[in-house]
Amino acid sequence: MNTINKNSETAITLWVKTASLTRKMDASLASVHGIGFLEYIVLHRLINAPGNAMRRIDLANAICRTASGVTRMLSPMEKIGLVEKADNPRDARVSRIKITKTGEEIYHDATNSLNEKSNQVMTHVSEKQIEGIIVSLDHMNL
Amino acid sequence: MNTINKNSETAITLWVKTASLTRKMDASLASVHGIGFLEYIVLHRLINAPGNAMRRIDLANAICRTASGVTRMLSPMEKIGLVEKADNPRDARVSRIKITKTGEEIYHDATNSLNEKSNQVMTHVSEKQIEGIIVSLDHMNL
DNA sequence: TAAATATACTTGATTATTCAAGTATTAATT
DNA sequence: AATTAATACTTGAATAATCAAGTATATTTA
Repeated sequence: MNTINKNSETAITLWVKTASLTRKMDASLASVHGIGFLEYIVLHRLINAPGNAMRRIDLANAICRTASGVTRMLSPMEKIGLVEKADNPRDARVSRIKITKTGEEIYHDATNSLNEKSNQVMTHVSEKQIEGIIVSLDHMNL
Repeated sequence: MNTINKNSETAITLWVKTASLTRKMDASLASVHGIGFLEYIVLHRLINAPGNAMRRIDLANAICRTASGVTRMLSPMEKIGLVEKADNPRDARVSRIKITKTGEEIYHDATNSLNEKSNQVMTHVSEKQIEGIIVSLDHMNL
């Protein structure tokens, strides 16, 4: 009769806590800025990318979604003017996506809310512990 | 111009890494045992609950899903015989759910796969680090 | 004790995401 | 150069999850 080990229990804890964290962030961002946490992450990646633009496939990998998922989630974001198509890819298969001026504004406003919320969530977590989480996650084979 | 802080960056890292972890676990469990990571977590909660049964609402809270979400995810699990209705709740609003004998078998087999996979993922993470993750997550206001 | 409020759950409609298949293009192989 | 294989992306069909509304029951309040 196999019993669950410490690493598996850790995986479960990570899953549940992150789900809870995501809900908090979603609520915090959606009410005021009209975007979810994942959409925020997309804007964050774009704004930190060279030329504020990325290939859709690279974005997909960065946010752990499929190419299809990216196509589908970007379409409404494009419609409300947060992102737009970027041009001149040498490779005609590629269509790059770019954050717009509006997207940047929303991003900066949302950053404020997110910072507040994450400070609130992590009030009782020390800087050393935060550093520890980052390092440990980085050591995982993911 | 607001810039993202360390805690928000940590939240993003947690989100992305956990998404990646979940994909690995899903793949590992689905191919062999026909269940996803979340379904495994449900079985895990049930098997560790008194009488191997829980109220649906408590299950919802435990896995960070809505009551509706639990109804919907339990229905196919019931159909394939992993869980079943438990009876005698004093409160007629409540319908408790219980893991079946079949569910227990699948759970124990799946535990084996999960343990292997999580060991593989966390080979380069020390016990101290694992402990650190658990403690830090526990200190968060979630 | 009657009425108002809260809780547990389900369901219809909607949104999000995936997979499999298809298109277009590029790169590798022969 | 022609064929084969690989890559980037989109789309139809299916699955998962949410929200809002509804039902039934229990609890609180007046």
